Amino acid sequence: MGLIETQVAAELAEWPGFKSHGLGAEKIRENLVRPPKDDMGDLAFATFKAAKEAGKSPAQLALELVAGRDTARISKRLRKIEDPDDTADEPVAPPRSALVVAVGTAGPYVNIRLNRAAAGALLLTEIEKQGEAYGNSESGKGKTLVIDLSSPNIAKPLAVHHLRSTMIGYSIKKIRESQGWRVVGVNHLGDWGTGFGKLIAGLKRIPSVAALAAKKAKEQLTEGNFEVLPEFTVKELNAEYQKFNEAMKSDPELEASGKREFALLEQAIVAENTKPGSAVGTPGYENFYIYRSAREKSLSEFARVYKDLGISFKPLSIVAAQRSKEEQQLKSGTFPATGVYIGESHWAVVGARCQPIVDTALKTGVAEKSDGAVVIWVNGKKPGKDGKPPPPVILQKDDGASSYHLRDIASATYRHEGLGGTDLAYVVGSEQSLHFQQLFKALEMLGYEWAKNCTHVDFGLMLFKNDKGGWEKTSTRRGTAIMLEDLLDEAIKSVREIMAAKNPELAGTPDGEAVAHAVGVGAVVFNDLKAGRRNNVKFDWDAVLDFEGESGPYMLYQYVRMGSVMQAFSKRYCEQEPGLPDEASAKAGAQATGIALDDVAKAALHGDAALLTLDEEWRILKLLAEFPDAVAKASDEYEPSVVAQHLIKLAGATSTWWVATRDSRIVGDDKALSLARVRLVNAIRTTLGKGLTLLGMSLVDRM
RNA sequence: GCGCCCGUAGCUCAGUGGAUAGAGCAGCUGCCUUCUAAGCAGCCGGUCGCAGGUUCGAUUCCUGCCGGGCGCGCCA
Repeated sequence: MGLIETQVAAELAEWPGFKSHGLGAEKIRENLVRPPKDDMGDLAFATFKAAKEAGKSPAQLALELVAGRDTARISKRLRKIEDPDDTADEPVAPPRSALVVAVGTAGPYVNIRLNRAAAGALLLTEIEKQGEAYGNSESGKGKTLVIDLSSPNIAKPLAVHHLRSTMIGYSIKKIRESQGWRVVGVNHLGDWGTGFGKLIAGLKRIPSVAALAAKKAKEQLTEGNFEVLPEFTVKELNAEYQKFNEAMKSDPELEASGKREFALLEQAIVAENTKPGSAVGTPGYENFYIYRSAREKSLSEFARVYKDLGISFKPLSIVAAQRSKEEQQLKSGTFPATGVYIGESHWAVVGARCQPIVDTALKTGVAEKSDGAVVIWVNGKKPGKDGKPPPPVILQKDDGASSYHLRDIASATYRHEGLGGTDLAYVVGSEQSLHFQQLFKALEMLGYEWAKNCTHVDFGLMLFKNDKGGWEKTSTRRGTAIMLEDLLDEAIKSVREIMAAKNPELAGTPDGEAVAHAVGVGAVVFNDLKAGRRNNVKFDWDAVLDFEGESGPYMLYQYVRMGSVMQAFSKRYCEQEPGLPDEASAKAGAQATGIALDDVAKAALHGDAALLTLDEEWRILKLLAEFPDAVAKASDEYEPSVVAQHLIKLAGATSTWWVATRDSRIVGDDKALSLARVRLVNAIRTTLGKGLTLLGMSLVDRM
């Protein structure tokens, strides 16, 4: 309630009681709390701290603050303190003021009741002025957050657990942007490592693939001709990889072949990068073809799922000139996608950043050789009780290859220097917390002062019910992993079925399909974001597909209801009343899906907030007022669930109000009252819509 | 063994250094001639893991224990 609290504090500071105790507006604001029950008051001043400074009992101070000039009443009340049974505090008449209308004490609290009409008008005007910008702030102005999100591995399908990093990251991006931050999304694709050597070795065991790759490798790779794996889906690529791993167990030679194939791949890429065409015809170039094909295949499958979620990524070019153009787009916010793919391979291949980091670290003594590898002892070398020192960060393996730590360091310096990140965030599962703790420590030891602005935005695991009824991690091998795409499809299908029963006119139409998509995806997304990110997610089909209660569809349902009310208002009043825009009625016909709502919103500006006298309406107004605080908190804590939880309260209060007005209707016979209520409806719709958008959900006008 | 995260209603989760700890789901009872019942109201349900400490006040902060999860040098 930022807006209102500030004014209340200013008003209270003028009260004789507060003045004589030297309590200024700022101090008052700091100690304003929200009473646990609505009937206790709207706000309360907690006297504990002030009482300590004044050397008085909190309850006594509370009475003195409230007393005004009525000393006789004070002494009467002080006597009541002596007799705890007598708790009947009567309100004391306050000085006249705009917002504060009634004050009473309850022990150490000065409970404040607000002038609902004045507070309501103040707030509604603010929301109307801000519109979709309601909840925004400028607190991040001039700062840039580079956020690592989604980051799947190529040649593996997107499974449900990828939803977490993707949507938590996307929502944080939107929330931070609303607070004035410039945010660059980076999809740190897992597209490098010996695992891909194994994949290549495995695929080469298939004669047709080997033959096609050999043939292709004789010509220069161009955009159109890299396809050597046309018949493979990503799922099948992954199956080949699994098969190879299985075979490796009984044949150590296979493991060595994987390493060899990876080394060949690396050579070819580096050669190609140095001098295009120089690797053509080499065995490594065959690997490059296979690798490239698998990568493209993966990206196109990812794009399909990302599109369902309403997001997109584009790769960062490996061509320097093109790349710097893209970097400018990223910096200015004109990059034509949610984020940029900068895979790990980028740092192994393009990154001239890696080797200098190692060299400098060795020269300055930050790093040293250990067992042939270059390491940084980020947590010291002293052995613990187990006789082993805490694990160091490995920059370079004993065979000279870069480690993922080194590539992350290179990538981090790029995010700071190349992308202008003042702050870096990594939306990655909590199982990697040691890695990030080490990474940040290493950055600090390497002398990057911005290391303190790096945050691991960790989140809990996705767990699945096993045969014994317990919860365990997903396993692709055991087939317990659920494909993200399947989950979304299943949710959309369920929505379709429900819609056929509840809204048969809409179901099956093209509009209905779009709605089913938005509601189904929204259900999955909201389900993922509503709880604190650190909780493990116990994946349960029944819970995900339950569209009642605290669910995405419920949120959208309340949003849709608000639109329906505005439509109803348009039909009933706009077309008859000369004072209201009558073109609204024409647009608000049966087809309308929000087009006319802007006009209704304009009409609603004339509503009189003083007519919103119901407790249900007041509760909604207070929740609307608190919305910006929730967004700010969510931003500070990298915690979208703070927004989601607030929306749950707002949607619930809205639904309660809807039913409470069942008899008179929100749009009823009383035109002035209807108009006032539609004004509130419009504010709810604005706020709810804004919040859901911040969570990365799409809005619908019917469902 | 060490490190990080977690422990709140039968289940899934909110919550806060302060007033009588809240939702949803599940179970039971009611409520649709009306702007969508994907809804609303009510009942039932709690030793806030345990024990100390700090504080005027602790579910919240600190310490120790118990229970669960994850991780712990050349995979990423």
